[in-house]
Amino acid sequence: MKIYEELVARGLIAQVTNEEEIKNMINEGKATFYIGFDCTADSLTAGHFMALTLMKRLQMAGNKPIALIGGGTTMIGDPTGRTDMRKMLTIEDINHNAECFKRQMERFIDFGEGKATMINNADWLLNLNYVELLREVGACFSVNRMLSAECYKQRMEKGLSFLEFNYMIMQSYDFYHLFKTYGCNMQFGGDDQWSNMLGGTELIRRKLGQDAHAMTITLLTDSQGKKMGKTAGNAVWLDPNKTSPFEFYQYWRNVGDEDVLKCIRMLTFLPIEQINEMDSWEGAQLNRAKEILAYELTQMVHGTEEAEKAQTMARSLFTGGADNAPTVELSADDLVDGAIDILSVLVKAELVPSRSEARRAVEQGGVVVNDEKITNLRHSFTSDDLKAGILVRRGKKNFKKVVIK
RNA sequence: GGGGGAUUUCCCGAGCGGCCAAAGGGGGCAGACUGUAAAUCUGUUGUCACUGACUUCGGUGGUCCGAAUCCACCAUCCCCCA
Repeated sequence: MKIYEELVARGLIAQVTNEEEIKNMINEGKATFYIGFDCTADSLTAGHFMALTLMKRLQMAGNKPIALIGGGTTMIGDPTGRTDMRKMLTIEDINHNAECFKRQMERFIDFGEGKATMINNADWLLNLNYVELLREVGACFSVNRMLSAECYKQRMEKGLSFLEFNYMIMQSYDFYHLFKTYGCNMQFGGDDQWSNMLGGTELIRRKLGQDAHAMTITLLTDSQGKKMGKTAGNAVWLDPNKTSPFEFYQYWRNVGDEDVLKCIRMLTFLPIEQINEMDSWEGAQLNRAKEILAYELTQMVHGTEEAEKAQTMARSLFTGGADNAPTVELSADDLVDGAIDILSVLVKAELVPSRSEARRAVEQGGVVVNDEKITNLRHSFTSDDLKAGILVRRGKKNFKKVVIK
């Protein structure tokens, strides 16, 4: 199976400008393509991860990827899919974020000579001259056309600043620039980027009279149509300091039944045939599929060792003892008269953010210590209890081992 | 430049000068049921020394015994006209 057919089989392709040409180009490893990443935070997210896997798949098929860090475009802020304006980031923040992105990508994509390039659009966007740019590319865009683009439509009601309105032009200019200087003939991106990407192909056609291509990746959404890779509004980060490998593992371990296979197909590198076999799995058997998904992804992002650790920890926790629980050390100062009450323990172990929540958790029967439910708010532990170490759980999925130094 | 409207707790959104820590919904958390899923049901959702106290309703001052609610100024956003 060739790469294009594989991408189709995995359900990764959403829209393409010219299927035949793109198919031939990437199947023969002739594409030089780019994917842009705006650095709005100091870590990549699970959302970016899919773009990275795509980059890797195409690279393995002999195509040449360009990872474009959006140091320049981030100064503008993409209004796509947003109902309000983004917070403006300072140039220092952007540079810092760009550095973080770079480090994370290098772990994943081979940037060895001739294999892939990483560049930052700040290099050319920040020095553009306003009037020159207007004359050079501004003349090629029709405001009427732009306004009818899906990505702006949503904003027409709430308001759209001129700054953000220009985002499409900046992204189009990127493609134009990369086409000219790096021979980049294709752009990939999330499906929500479609109009921005078409802006680029059109600019290239108008300015240079040549064809460039664009292809979008299906957005990873769950069965309810919500974007995946978020928990309670927070992103699932690739940075282990922001989302621990265990949390990362748990996120995928807990995806809904309907979404497991889709995730495995789109995100992992398991052979298609193997995935197709799992298609017939149902009911509790899907739990096994979730474990595979979680393990595979954790391994790719955090390495085999961390993946093993996360898996062992998860298994032991949910099937009884939990020797691998994260440990919290208390010092003698934390004790009052040689003892410490349950509420303090919960707070100290960071299982809850405040004593009020600790109280609630206990009152609602959500706190278990060493397999024993704690119902007394004043329950306390002596230093002898703590010397042996106690396993404290809040709810089903949060647990810490607490010991005293 | 002129006129009008808005700003409430994580989000949306109600809020009569005292009965407002503030309706309702969403989300979150906990419990039941399960398969570490979904759906459903129940409870909960500012903080603390928790049957009480303290701090919140864009910001700063003011009126009043008492203000999220009234007044003044400031900030930000939206709409209409030019």
